Amino acid sequence: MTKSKPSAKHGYHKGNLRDRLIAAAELVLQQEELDALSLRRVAREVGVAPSAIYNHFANLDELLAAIAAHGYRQLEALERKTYTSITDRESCLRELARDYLHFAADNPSLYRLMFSRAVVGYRSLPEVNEAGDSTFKLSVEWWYGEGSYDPEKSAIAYPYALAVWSLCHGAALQMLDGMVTMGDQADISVDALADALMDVFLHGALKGIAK
Amino acid sequence: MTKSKPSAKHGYHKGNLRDRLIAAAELVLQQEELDALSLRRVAREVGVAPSAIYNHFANLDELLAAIAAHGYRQLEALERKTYTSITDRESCLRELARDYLHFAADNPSLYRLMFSRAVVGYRSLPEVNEAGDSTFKLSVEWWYGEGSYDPEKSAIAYPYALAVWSLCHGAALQMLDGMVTMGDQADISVDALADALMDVFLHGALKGIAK
DNA sequence: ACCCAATATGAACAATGTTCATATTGGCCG
DNA sequence: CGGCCAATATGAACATTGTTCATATTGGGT
Repeated sequence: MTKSKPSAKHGYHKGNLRDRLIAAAELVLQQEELDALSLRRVAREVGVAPSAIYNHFANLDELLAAIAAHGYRQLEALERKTYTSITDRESCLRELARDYLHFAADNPSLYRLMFSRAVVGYRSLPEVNEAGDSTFKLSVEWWYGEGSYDPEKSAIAYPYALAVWSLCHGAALQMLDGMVTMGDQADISVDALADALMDVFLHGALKGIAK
Repeated sequence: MTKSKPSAKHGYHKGNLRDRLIAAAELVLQQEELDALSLRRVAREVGVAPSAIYNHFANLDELLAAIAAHGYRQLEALERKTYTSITDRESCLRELARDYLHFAADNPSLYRLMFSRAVVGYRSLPEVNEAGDSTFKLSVEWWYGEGSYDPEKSAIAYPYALAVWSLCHGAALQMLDGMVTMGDQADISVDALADALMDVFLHGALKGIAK
């Protein structure tokens, strides 16, 4: 039979628990801080015993990794859409930065999880290895140009890719931590922040150094 | 009597426990990962009951904040030294970036703690508020120029300060997470990384965009 | 129709942060 | 010099966390 109705009452085999766990976790992340997410909390949310999770994930880190991987794919899809739709290189780069900061602003807890120590570094799931670098790979690819991979240009493009990505990541974290006040005005829109950063990034800071 | 010998045997009043707790915590951070640091671990390290800590800190977050504040002051001193010793603006900026990344590379766990959620955001200790922004304040001050604060230049300088700091912070995290491979070569020196980033930052990325 | 592998349970364990009643002690006031 | 109090340290307790394991249930394939 097709397992089309896994939502029945409460039994032992409740359908694919894996996806439901991830979905529940994402819901928690949307509404609360990252530290509200715990293995037992997710189990509670789904209405299942904590130990049941271990039938689908080796441990908590793997669950977190799976959630993060989903986040990476979302972000990557977002970026790729802009990447393929805007032809003007500079406009595209600016829009990519806006996309990135918007993603972080809209999903603060998820963003924090994606770059938490539990997910990054512990290369438990190959799924995360692939999805995790997606954004950065996209960035490198962007700088390489539309052509195929060229080792000659690689050494030139890589620093650019590393720099934008570091810039955006650092700015995203500062933004989430409420550290961006942009001088006097207490608040600043995400777009304005992205634009200001990209202005500096594109034109360089040498002019700002002029004594 | 002077309490010059607090190291005696084991008694109730063992000298100023506060400083010894912080020192012990810093030692743990120097040798292990951030998640190895716990309230009970620090108590164990000092040879004291866990609850004794609550005579000196309201809770774990305050202990972490105090440790982080110490780290902030170290970093700030490091930066200020370069800040005041190198007159050439561009050379100074490059050296500041190197200093920053070296601090992160030399104290990975402490650096992670300093920018962890437990420390940033929870503005429990005013000590952290002051020390925490020191590096960034220093950066803003640097861009303002040596003169006194000028609101007119503020709006111009702030984006630069925000950008360098975001860039360095993002790069530091990526470095600590082993995400910096600089193209083909697996490893790259901290100095080389800093220089590469500052090249892009100083001269701008527009030239890298040329199709 | 049966059986087994997959899945879910519940009780247990260690470790964590925190609280509280209790015990000790150093320094101050008489 | 003696006594007392506030500061400090203890140890036992509690709730919560991740994890393990023996046990129970069940759905799909032969």
